[in-house]
Amino acid sequence: MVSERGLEVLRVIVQDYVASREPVGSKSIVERHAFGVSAATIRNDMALLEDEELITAPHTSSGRVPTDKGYRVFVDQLADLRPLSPAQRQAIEAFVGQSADLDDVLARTVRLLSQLTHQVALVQYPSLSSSKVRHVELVPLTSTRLMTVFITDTGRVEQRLIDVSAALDDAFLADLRARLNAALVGLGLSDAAAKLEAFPDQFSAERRPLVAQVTSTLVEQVLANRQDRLLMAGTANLARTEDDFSGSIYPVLEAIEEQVTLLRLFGEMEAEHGAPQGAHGVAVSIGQENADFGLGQTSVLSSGYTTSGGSVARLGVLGPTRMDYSNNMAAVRAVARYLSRLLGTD
Amino acid sequence: MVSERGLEVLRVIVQDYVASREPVGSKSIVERHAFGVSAATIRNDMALLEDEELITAPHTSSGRVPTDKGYRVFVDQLADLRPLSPAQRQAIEAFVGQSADLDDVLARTVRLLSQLTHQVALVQYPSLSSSKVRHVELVPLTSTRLMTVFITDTGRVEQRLIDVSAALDDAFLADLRARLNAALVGLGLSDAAAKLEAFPDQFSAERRPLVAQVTSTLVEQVLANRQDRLLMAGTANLARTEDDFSGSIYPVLEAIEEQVTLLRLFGEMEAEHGAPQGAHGVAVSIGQENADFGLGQTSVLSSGYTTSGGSVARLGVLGPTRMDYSNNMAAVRAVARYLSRLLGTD
DNA sequence: AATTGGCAGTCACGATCAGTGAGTGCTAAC
DNA sequence: GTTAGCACTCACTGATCGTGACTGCCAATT
Repeated sequence: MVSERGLEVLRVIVQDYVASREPVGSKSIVERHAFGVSAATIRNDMALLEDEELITAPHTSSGRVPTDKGYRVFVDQLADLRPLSPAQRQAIEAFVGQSADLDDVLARTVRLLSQLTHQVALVQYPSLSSSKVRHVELVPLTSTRLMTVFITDTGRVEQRLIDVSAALDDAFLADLRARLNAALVGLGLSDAAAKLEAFPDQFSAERRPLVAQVTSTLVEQVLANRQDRLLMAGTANLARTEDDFSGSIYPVLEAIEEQVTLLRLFGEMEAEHGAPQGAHGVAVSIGQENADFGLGQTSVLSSGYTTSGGSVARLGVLGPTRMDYSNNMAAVRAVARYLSRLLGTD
Repeated sequence: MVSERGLEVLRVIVQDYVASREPVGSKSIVERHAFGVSAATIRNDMALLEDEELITAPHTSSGRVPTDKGYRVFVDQLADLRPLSPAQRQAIEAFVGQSADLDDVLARTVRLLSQLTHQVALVQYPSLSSSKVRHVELVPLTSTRLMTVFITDTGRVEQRLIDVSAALDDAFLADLRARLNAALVGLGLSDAAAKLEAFPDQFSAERRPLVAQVTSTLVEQVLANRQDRLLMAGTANLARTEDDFSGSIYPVLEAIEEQVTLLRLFGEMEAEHGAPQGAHGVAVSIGQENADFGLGQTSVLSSGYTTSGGSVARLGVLGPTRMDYSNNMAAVRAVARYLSRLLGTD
């Protein structure tokens, strides 16, 4: 059983190791922290911690380093959410955007988060599900190529290109556009999709294939989920913290370029760690817990944010397990809240 | 003066060095290539090449390595555009997209290029200048927040968020939307911008501030240049080729995350090297030629591509100076041509 | 029972050093 | 212009050896 003081020792080991990047020994602990006991006593506590596999020794005679399990205990029980520094607060405030589109807001958010944490930052696009159809537009690009644009009342805009088999005819297109808008505008998304299924039936057999092509594309757009996109910034920070990765950073860079992987990871974090860390709303996934994703040497912090459309998406940071959890959790939480406010109904 | 054979020696030095990553010596040259002369003769040629600063020796007694100047001569005079391998051709063909929007096409293109070259790939968004207004849409998100959507007949879609001071009124919005479309649809972009300037005058003094807010946003959108965005893929390849960078790859990763920098670099390449390398349409910028951009240890290859809108944008790759120019130039050219065909009027 | 001082033992790390080998530059001969 | 030969340079490797920062354990102390 690890004593009260033992946990305190774990805390300072994590803190010092994160700060110095060097294994921390019993002597340096008593020097730097006022425990009021001798190094030998600390050594006894450390032996306990090692039995519990919360810390480990890189080699027989050297300081100790936290294990993944140790970080986990630190995050769950010991980390105080260090309040952001005034400079950090200011960075968030200064970020207040002029009017700009969603793409810009998210792009700036991801950069902000990366600067606050000095890690790789991730922001998932929100999906707006409870929205209604606002407008449908058909744009002929060439004689056989058509662009469809689909706009919802929550501001989602989807565009698609179609190569049509038959040549396009302007008058017919105008008619089709009018009929589509008449039929769809104001409908909820699932209703709109249902209505589109039967839509081609009202046309002559001759026109029907073309119309069917358009409507099936529109169905895709209606149901399309922008949530499968995410933004990333600060990959350079991985190189900066290169020494924290045993081999090369190549596999890590490779893994994070696979957006699907990260989206799955976000999904799992929502499911698994959503509630436990829910106290402050930041989920943490550490080291080997991410092994399935090729990210066994990294930790990921994430938090949900909401938009006026009522949708929930995630944002977070990714970095070496040896990272400043206190600061980064606070930053992720602050940015998520800020973004919720910015995109929310206020 | 460097002899004919001297240049041939330079060629094999570049080729062997790129392949082996090791300084190449006179002996290994005569072993691997049928020059029909002895190593001593090659050594004489190499001494000449060194006088011309085309190659250099990492240390007194070791093989030679090409200088930036040497790569330049290689690219300008010696590189044959090695035809793509069947597998590479196939990768491009397999890439033929189903109907999908511009974002998807470019995202897939950038990944393709990165896989073909094993380098960082870059694709600049096209700007569509000779297009006409197709449709304007106003979407109220909350009582004081409005989204404007702007669509051209070439398929560009721009969206912006505005916080309006006065509360929004649906009937008025519908009227405003109708009037805007009536006034603008069919106009060229500069004409539309001009017309928007005077547009608020037709409204009552009470309404005018709100309308002015909307029109000024629309003017921005009309003139907005999507060319200031670019996509990137394959940053992991930098880590893979890490040894080719003297220090860390951190400054390189940092530089390429600054999109503005890369866009300026693309701009300069268009201006300076467009014509000279124009023979095959691929501009090459080597090592110290990029020092201004913090990319003194990297080379950048780029080529323009065109869209049906008549606009020209660039795509290319970035990697260590020690890269396979022959293959990469061919890949950049092939992908640029392919993309032009895909987005062009055919 | 918890804490402490002391001491032997471990082991990474850095410095030093000699041997090795790839590769050059030069010169004299062809 | 080309070649063979030879002396010379210099990075790299591996071995050896201190050094120092630790721990682990034990017996003494509170």
